[in-house]
Amino acid sequence: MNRTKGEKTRARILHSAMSLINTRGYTNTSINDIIEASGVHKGNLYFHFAGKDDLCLALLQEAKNEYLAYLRASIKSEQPLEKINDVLNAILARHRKMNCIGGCIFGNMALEMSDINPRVSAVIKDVFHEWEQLLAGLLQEARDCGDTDHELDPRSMARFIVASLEGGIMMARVNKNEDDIANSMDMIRRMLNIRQF
Amino acid sequence: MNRTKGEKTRARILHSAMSLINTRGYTNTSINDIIEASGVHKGNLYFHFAGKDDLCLALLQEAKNEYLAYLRASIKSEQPLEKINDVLNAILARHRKMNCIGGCIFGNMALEMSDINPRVSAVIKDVFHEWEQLLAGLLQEARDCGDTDHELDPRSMARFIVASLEGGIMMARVNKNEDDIANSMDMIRRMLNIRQF
DNA sequence: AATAATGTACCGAACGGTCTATTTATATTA
DNA sequence: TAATATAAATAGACCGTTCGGTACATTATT
Repeated sequence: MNRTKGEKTRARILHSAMSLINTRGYTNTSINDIIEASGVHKGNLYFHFAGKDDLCLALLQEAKNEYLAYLRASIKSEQPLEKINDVLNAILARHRKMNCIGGCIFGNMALEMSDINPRVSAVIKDVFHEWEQLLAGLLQEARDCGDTDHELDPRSMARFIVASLEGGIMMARVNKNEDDIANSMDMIRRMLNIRQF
Repeated sequence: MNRTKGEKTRARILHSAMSLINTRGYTNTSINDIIEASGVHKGNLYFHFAGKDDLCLALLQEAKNEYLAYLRASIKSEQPLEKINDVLNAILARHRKMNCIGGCIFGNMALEMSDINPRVSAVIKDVFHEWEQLLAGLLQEARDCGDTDHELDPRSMARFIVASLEGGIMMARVNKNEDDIANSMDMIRRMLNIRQF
């Protein structure tokens, strides 16, 4: 991967931009900030990307692919409820590594862009939808096994899990305390009767 | 209230700024935007506010007071669990009126500013904390009455409710569908055994 | 030789903010 | 109560900086 010199430069720009935008926000991150952080010169950046919006979209696409792959790769158990637990643990680990800085780039961009930039919000919508479907599939499995309450709709519960995780990530970022994420997860486990807390 | 001409102007500026910032975000809203929307001239705005940051802080303080007062005023039932239900209904009604535009200004600002502006994030932290305490008090009441599971910690549950509501509001804004808020509320009611859904 | 990639100077527009003249409201006092 | 002094409030031109973006020459790669 990243064979040519240009591809490496492109990746370097995306990586720097991602890091900056995740903590400072999109509008509050300037092209000059990205240039400085990545060590790339302006003309070079505009050779690889048509503009700031284009860069942002490319960044989100890559983040989306990486994130969903990460979640899927985290599933290692056999039983469906344990699979869900694997996903929760993977998410917590990811944010623990960041020390409550940056939070979730999709949630951040969602609130910054969803009433402004339709192309961006379409990608965000996609990420949340696929994340939700991943969980809904596992919840359906669990229900079929009789591991969860039969009256609990897998799709509704999956929606709720994504929402309360995003909320927990938001609170953790505000309070600078990862316990907010853990608390959401504990409550989700409680609802699903997942022992481990 | 708003006796003098100056106070009216100040309020008008705050109102316009609030509306703009809530939908476009803080950084993406310019002083000129606010001037244009409020019909006030630049020198006039800078007579009432020291700068953009100061305006933002004043705006958040007012939004905080208004929001908490709104939540407290929404409680009309007698039983603690029904009081919680009152609060949920009030929140849903508020967002329904906005047609999924803007979302929650505290959540928005939280994700835009919490790693950048400590003074802003202190106010946000405060709002969420007071909101949480309001719910925690009601949950404690409910527990004392034996209306909820005795093993359910009121503070943890309150934190979880706030987080999952904020997450639901985020999802509703992205998906342009208020069902995401309602779904979070249904799940919360489910956890608390509140009939009405 | 041709194309991919990079370096730098430069641009107009928009940014937050300042300055000062002017108008409007309020308090004082003859 | 009418005139006046004082402060509150408003208008709008102006400023330096930063913004996203462009032009174009130069250097690497194939």
